[in-house]
Amino acid sequence: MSQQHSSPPATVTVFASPASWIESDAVAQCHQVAALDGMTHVAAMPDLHPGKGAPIGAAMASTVLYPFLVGSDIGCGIAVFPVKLKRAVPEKLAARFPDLDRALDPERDADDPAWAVLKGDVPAGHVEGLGTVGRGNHFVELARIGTILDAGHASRLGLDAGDLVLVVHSGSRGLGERILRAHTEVHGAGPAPDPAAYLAAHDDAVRWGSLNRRLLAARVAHALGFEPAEPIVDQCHNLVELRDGSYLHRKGAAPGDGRDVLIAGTRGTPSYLVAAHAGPDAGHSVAHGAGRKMSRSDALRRGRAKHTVEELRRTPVGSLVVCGDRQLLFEEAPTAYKRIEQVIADLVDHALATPIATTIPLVTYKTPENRGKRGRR
DNA sequence: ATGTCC
Repeated sequence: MSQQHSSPPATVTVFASPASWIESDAVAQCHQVAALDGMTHVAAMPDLHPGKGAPIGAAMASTVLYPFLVGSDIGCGIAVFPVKLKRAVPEKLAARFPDLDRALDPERDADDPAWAVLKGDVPAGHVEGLGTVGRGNHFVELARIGTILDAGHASRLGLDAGDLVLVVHSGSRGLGERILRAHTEVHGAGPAPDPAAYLAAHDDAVRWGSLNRRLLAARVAHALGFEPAEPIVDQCHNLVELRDGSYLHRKGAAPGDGRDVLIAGTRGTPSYLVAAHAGPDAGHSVAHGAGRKMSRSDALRRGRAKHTVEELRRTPVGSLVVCGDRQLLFEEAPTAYKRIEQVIADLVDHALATPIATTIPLVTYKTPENRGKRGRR
């Protein structure tokens, strides 16, 4: 690929210890991005892994806006909601999760109580797929607060050890995909010629993603019998923001400037709620999760030899995984991801974040049971 | 990641 450079290559900083496994392909992708016209800095998080064209787990600053650096799931993020339930028996609750592959239809489902979280209009008027979780690494998880690591901060968030929370990881479904495709069809991996126009569509997708997480939480709340509530945290890890006169693209990197972030572990290990305090070298960002250690195809191949479906559905922490798609179950096996403890340790060592508490999965919902990967409806 | 390529 030939490229005219009007600026020197950007700096690349990887925020990971030598003990952390970072795929060389992913670092190479960071340097490819750094060589793009206008790039000023690339900050790679400890959960860095190769993506399609651009690395996942990075904050990338540039004088020009590159839509492909955000990717198709614009607005994807993780929200945490408080849950008040008297008893939480995983087997019973797993059976009560609603079908989150089935979209909420404004007309057919007009009287669904989940709509109460909708204030105003649906962003971009995009009602397709509303209230659905999606696939890949997305999930809705009922979890218990495990270890409190910062008592003062946890208390300010209203959290005690043993409390229940709902963790929702989902994005903008077809809307973000449509926005990137509209750009790519004309400009490929080139910059947005009209950044304001892209940003207007992008901002709709970010709002849509956040609304979707609230709708998902409300659907689950009504099905499981607890009161829907405002999220304790809700951070989007695929977005671009105008900051200090340049475009800060985040792809699998959460805003880390004075905000609380849930950094997802895996479907079978704890996650970490952290107070993020990342500076400009880190692209004002922190990691968004454990990060893949294996490609999906490797995870499927190696997982089939290593795991039974039963041990992936009942995890080492005693949680249940609701996932009628066996292939997805293997692709998302905890062993396909890096150790979340190492990711968190790297953030702490680089003074990017301070852990507040862990969340321990009870029930992780991926996709309905008793349905093939090509489920109908 | 995705109403994606059957």
